[in-house]
Amino acid sequence: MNERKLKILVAVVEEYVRTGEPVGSKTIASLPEINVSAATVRNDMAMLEQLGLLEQPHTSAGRVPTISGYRLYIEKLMSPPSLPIEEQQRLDEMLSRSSSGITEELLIQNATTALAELTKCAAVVSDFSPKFSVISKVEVIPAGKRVYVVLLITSGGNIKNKMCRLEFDLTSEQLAVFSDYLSQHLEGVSVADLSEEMMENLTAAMSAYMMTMSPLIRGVREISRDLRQHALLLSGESNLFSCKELDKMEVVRLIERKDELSKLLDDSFSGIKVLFSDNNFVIGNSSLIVSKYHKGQHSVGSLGVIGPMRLDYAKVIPYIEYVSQRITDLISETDTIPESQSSIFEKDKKEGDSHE
Amino acid sequence: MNERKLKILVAVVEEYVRTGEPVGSKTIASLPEINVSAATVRNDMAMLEQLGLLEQPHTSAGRVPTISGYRLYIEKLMSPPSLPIEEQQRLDEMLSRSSSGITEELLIQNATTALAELTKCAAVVSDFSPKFSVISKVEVIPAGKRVYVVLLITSGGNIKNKMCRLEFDLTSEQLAVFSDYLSQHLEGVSVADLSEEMMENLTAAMSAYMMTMSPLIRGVREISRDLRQHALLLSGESNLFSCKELDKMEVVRLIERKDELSKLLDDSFSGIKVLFSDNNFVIGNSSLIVSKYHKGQHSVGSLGVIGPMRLDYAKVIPYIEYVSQRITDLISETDTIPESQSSIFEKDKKEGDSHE
DNA sequence: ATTAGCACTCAGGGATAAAGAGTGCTAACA
DNA sequence: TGTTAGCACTCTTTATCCCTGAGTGCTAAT
Repeated sequence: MNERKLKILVAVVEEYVRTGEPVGSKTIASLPEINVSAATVRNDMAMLEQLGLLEQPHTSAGRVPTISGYRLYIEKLMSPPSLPIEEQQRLDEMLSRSSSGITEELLIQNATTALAELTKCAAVVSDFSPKFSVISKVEVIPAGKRVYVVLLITSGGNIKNKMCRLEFDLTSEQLAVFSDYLSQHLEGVSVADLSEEMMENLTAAMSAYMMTMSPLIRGVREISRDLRQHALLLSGESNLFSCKELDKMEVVRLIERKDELSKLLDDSFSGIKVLFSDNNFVIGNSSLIVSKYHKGQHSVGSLGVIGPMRLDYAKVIPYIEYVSQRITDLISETDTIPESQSSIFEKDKKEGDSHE
Repeated sequence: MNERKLKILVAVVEEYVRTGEPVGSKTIASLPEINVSAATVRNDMAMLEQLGLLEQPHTSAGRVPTISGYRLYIEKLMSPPSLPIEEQQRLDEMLSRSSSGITEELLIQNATTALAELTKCAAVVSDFSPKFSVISKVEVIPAGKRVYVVLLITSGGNIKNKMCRLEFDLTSEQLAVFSDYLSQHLEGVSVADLSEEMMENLTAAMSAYMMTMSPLIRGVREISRDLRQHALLLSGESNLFSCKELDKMEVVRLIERKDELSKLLDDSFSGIKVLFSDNNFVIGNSSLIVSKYHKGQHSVGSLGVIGPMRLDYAKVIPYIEYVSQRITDLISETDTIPESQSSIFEKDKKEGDSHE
């Protein structure tokens, strides 16, 4: 496997990514970095085809990279990914964009839209960071006759609420008992540790007031379920429709069944992972590039991009790397202890200032 | 304009809706309700074409209804819409479906998904009912060091919250003052009456603590803005992709810019309104059918369906009429005074039981 | 007023042919 | 031995032609 052949592979990949047309020997030979004739290129390409790195859509067409071709290119050949500082700043600004203070939730959301916009692909984020945060506050608030709101706040800045309608009004004593129980038993507990068992205990503890309270308990149970299941955000889906190599129907299917993505995103892995449509992925001719982000030691989510297989990886991968790194930085400063949680905001403010 | 011609127009519309193919004179003549020969039908169809009610995609094809053709059919000719009781019950059940108690918000949401599912179109609801409800509760909840949550609950069951990060912690006195002020000045106020002026007053009243409190005040201001702007729900978008007569790109554009729908939906009108792509609407070959729903005297939202122009109006319109009527009934029972707000729930429960 | 008959029009679907792009192979060359 | 020029060959793409069938409009007869 010689030097020149690899150079030709790189040229084919990049040319194909650029034009979308199968690329022929003549085109390659005319590139400045290739100093041999078309015939030689042809010989080498035939070789690369035998190795399964290139293929021809039909006999008399140029070559197109195969999945293995892309893999080799991405892993070994392409110029090492890096993101120019201006782009970094632009991204920073997009990430921290928000009307009021930034929360983790908002951060994640900004990340999806930013990735989608910059890469012109669909961006996806699977966030299970709430699982790793701690319940910092539980409140039960009367909100009208026989109406109560259960409110639960986590250290990560998630706020969940549920309105519950009761058959009878609670006495202030009942309210206090319930409220206290929740505070004592839930506050400080990690969301990951919320268990059905705790809910059973709650039910048992309140058994005396069961008649009146069951909607409230159901509310708490639902909220805790909501918290434990991770959010899956998808954005920029429409970019996929402008992609002629992707099947529209398959794209629709993907959008309808986002949840199928979860499996792929939640796999444990490290660094950047690139999936192709070969065995794993839903849409033909597409690729999924994901990276985990972390909070302290834990990997708490993955984020990435779905696009056509014919994608400018050298450009897209740095974006993903940078965003995942940046999110890791930002949310890791927030300890899981609520006390220090304003640090995201402060960090963010400082950085924001320095950019202007 | 004779009787028979209208009958032929009806037949063309219904046949075209059924098959999607331009319909010819022979097909029409063979229908049991038409007792004349194909030649006669041809003459009549030529007439109808001159009147602008039918048109031919090309010279040697059958006829297709024009927009005016559809209009006439819908307004004057089609069999008067009505919904069989089983369907009514099915809809009732879909509307009241919820894990815990039903709120107006949930009701609206159920309405969109139900309409989308039953009509196999995209369903859209523009809800500005929050504007017509009353703020029933405002709370400021400490949620960690220098972190507070502003919580606002309306009589309609909307709950909004915002997390605010402060530069300093509030003293319990400051918290009490702020909290009391909000309760006294906002609770009982109709959302429609929330004004920038009130926010200015709030700012003025808190001027002593401005340094610390400004994020909180900003939070309140944002929440009140959120409440006043209506929600636009879209559901079943994917149904539009399966529609071969609609352009996928246009559908994508619609989904990306939902807000453009607002203008169309928020126009004041009464009864059922059917818009076609002629002058008003975004997508080619599509139609938008909407109806207002009310809360007491006020019209508080519109709901409807977006589908291909080739749509079984006689089937879809009754769904929309029924849903808008039903929603009107359900939310009108809820007075704008929080005291009586559980009535939706009770009504709902009763009805739910009687169906089973 | 209705109908049967007929000539006419036009989209859709092969079939065929020419054009163009790219290959593989062979033979010549450094 | 690696590289190159030349050439025949393959195969897609595009255009063209032709045929078929569906449906029409018109005319003349009922």
